[in-house]
Amino acid sequence: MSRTIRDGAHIEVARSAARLFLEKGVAGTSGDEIAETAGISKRTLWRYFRTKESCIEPLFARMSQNLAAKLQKWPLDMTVERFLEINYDMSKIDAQEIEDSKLVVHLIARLDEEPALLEPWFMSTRATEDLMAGVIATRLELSPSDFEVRLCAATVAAAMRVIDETISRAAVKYGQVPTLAESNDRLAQAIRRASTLSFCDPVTPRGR
Amino acid sequence: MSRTIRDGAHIEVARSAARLFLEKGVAGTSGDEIAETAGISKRTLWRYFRTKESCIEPLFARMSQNLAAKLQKWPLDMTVERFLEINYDMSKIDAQEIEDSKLVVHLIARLDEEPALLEPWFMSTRATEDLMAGVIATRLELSPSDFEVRLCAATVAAAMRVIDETISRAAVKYGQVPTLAESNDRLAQAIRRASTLSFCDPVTPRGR
DNA sequence: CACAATAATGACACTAAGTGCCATTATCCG
DNA sequence: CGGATAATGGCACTTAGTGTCATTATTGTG
Repeated sequence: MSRTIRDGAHIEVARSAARLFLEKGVAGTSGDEIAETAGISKRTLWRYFRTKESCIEPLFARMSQNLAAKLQKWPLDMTVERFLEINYDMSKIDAQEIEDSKLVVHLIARLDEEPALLEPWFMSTRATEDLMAGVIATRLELSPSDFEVRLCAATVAAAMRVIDETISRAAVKYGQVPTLAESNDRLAQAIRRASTLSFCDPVTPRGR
Repeated sequence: MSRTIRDGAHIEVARSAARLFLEKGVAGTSGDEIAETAGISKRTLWRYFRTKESCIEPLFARMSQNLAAKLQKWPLDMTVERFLEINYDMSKIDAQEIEDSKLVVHLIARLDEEPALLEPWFMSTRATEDLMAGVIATRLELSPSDFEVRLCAATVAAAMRVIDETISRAAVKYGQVPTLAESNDRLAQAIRRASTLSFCDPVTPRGR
């Protein structure tokens, strides 16, 4: 593993860190421990990550990237509701991904008791915001740095965050695991209501 | 200064920290330096704040608190636009507060080059979110922990954050300082468009 | 005013997070 | 194979942050 194949190594470490954080708390987990559990040296750990907390970021990032991969295929002539419906059904095939999702859900559910997890979570929301800016810009033929686009991306990302937090907490703390259809509904509805620009409905390329 | 009068001490330290961060960068500023500049011992500094970065939080908190103080006086039968209009005009009298605002604006404008400032800034947004949840809950006679209220608070807080970032950056980096009326307009408009519940218009107490 | 109770601070030693530096090892490409 | 380069590990070192205890300031009460 070297040259450029380091990408896989990072998320491995993130899984170790997440399990340790969930089991013993962030404060109760040392950097040395994370390194040891992940099978790398201390020095390499600190080359991979700037802080102990940021070790779990690749897990959040993976969720963002999954979302991004899907959203890039969102046809211009389709509503959010329909898009989420047909997309979330078929895609979850990878066992590893399910395992990662579980870790993420548990991490999010602990945000209250573990304020140290807030920073990586907010960083992830920020990434989602950038991502949504790209999607919105594409659909409406605007620039991703346009003020209106940024505003809309921020409100939508915030709504998605609240949905994630609500569902994760309900699942972990009260055992209320929603069906895929229910989650999709909630997410789509929240996104639609949160948007300050109408990118959720079919858009017609204005050019040519 | 003791017993419970510590509140003033914290923001004094925050001002010192902010100036140092702006002058030499976060990485270039040590905890010892902050303590020395603020005239307190290292040990007391770490009792006041958990991390170096969080030293500036009281400055952000002060802005939130100002806003809170105003919003609590928002009459039920008034629109946001009108409320912001009559409120932001008269209130800015304190010289210290103006000085603090300047520091905050400069800090926000540096978010791109100083990612270490993101955490306290996000924490502040989180505080604003809680604050708005309270305001919205009051106006609509709902619980601040109600899902719909949380969602709306999150989108509104996100919009306010984008406005703050946009205005601060424009002011510091491009010298575009808007008038109070312009800022108010932008803020009110963003809040209104971001809200998923209609708390911006006059609400009628439903009881009795 | 004096005195007890308690909160705030400082001094100092200590743990752990994170970096700099250099030697070693793995990988890629010709 | 062999040289260039990227990744890693080991170790010393800096600095962020904590635990402990003695000292000082503050408040309330008789």
